Amino acid sequence: MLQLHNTLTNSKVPFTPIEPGKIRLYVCGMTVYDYCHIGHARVMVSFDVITRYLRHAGYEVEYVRNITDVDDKIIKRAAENGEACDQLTERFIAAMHEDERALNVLKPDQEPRATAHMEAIVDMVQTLIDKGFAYAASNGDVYYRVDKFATYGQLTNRKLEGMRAGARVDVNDVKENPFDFVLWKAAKAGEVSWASPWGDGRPGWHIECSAMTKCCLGNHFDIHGGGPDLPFPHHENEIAQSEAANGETFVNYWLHAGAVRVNKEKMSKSLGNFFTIREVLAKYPAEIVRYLLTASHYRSQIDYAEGALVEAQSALDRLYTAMDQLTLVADVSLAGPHLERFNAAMDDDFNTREAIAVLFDMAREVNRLKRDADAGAAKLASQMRGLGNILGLLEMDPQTYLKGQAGEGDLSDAAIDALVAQRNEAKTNRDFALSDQIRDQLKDAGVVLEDSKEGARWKRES
RNA sequence: GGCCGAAUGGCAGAGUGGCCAUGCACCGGAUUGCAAAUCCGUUUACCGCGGUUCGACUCCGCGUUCGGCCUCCA
Repeated sequence: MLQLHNTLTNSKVPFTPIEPGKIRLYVCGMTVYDYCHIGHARVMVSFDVITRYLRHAGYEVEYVRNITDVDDKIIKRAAENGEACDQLTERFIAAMHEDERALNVLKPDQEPRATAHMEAIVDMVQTLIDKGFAYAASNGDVYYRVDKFATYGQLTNRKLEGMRAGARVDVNDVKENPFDFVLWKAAKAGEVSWASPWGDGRPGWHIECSAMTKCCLGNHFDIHGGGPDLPFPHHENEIAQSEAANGETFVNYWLHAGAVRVNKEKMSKSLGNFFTIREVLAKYPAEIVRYLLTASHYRSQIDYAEGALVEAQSALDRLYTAMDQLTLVADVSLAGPHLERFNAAMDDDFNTREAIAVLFDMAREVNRLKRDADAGAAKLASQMRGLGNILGLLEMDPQTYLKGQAGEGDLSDAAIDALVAQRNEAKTNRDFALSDQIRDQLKDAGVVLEDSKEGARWKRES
């Protein structure tokens, strides 16, 4: 029985799909004006794991993640660069796709772009005006009338009266209520714009998602996800827009990922502790980053620090070492007590940490079987890999993983093999002084040796 | 100020009303020419104060501390 934490009720609840066996899932994607950072990576990986697991559990999942490709920041950045908006966004969309592939994040089934849904957006704004939930202001903007939507604040348990006191919103005299938010922004001279009944302009951020969810998934769908900073106001506003315009329940379950901090501080550009995915991937193999993000529960806050990556690497090394030197079979049945534990963990609001603990228990068992030269080792290791694959992990060949990539200035595989051969000869001659000298030399070069009956193996340590 | 979440062993991080989390690190043993890897074993814990209970880290209340959101933000 799948249970998940619903932000709407702020509790863990049993999951029931609208249509048996099918799940329609929408996740708020990126605004593409810069490279994705480690916080984006968390959302990508979290919902990738969730989607993979739901499919493993037998659901047919329609996964939609949008791209916001028109927005103030994009316009500003493009102007600074002296390039066209679409040129800028194409560049960063391509970069985002590269980052995703590196992190082994599967492509969403649909990746709608705001600029490709202008008609739907304008239609929805018009509907909201027609129904009295929106109004065109004197400056050409169109605003949502929050006072008209009785349950505004339901997702984050806020009341408009309570918020007025410490409001940090712009005082803007064209709005009826300071919390009214913009649906359509009148264009300033020279900005990209689209024609509308209220004049040339562009959509507000919130309406894009309401329009795209409607296009891709319909008025009412199962799960809506996003990052930790989206419940208010973004998702609150989506609910207000979609339910007012469509006249029916918008979403059954709201899932939100936890925040990523950096060295115990909030990640922000002003603190200069902002890490892009590509910066991290330049220093660490992508699977280690994915492991780090998967080894914590998706809702928990995590701290990104160098030490955490080093530890993630040690942990992942252990799993790959267990699989090493075995002939793994691809089509092994996963059925058994480990799968049951794994599924039970994942059914409990996607408890990946507990699921990974199952993998480590399997690794210990595999190592025992290997020690006893038991033929069951390969089968169990294959099952372990199969479970890891459900999380998008353990997809590499163990030797390829352990040997790693030669970085700049590192010894090549061939050079290492030559030294290892030289050492083997020294060992055979019981020339341990030379043998140890070569081993030390390799260690200094970041290569660790492991002797075994079958000969010496090596791996790179970053 | 409002809403929400968290406080677990050296670190990271799950979980449960009474019994092993798991990983990293540490210590002892096995194995090894010595290592590495691996196995076996030991040690270290549940923020404070009340309450419920035969029994609470686990439930309830209060307090303290920390964090997220309340403005664009994953």
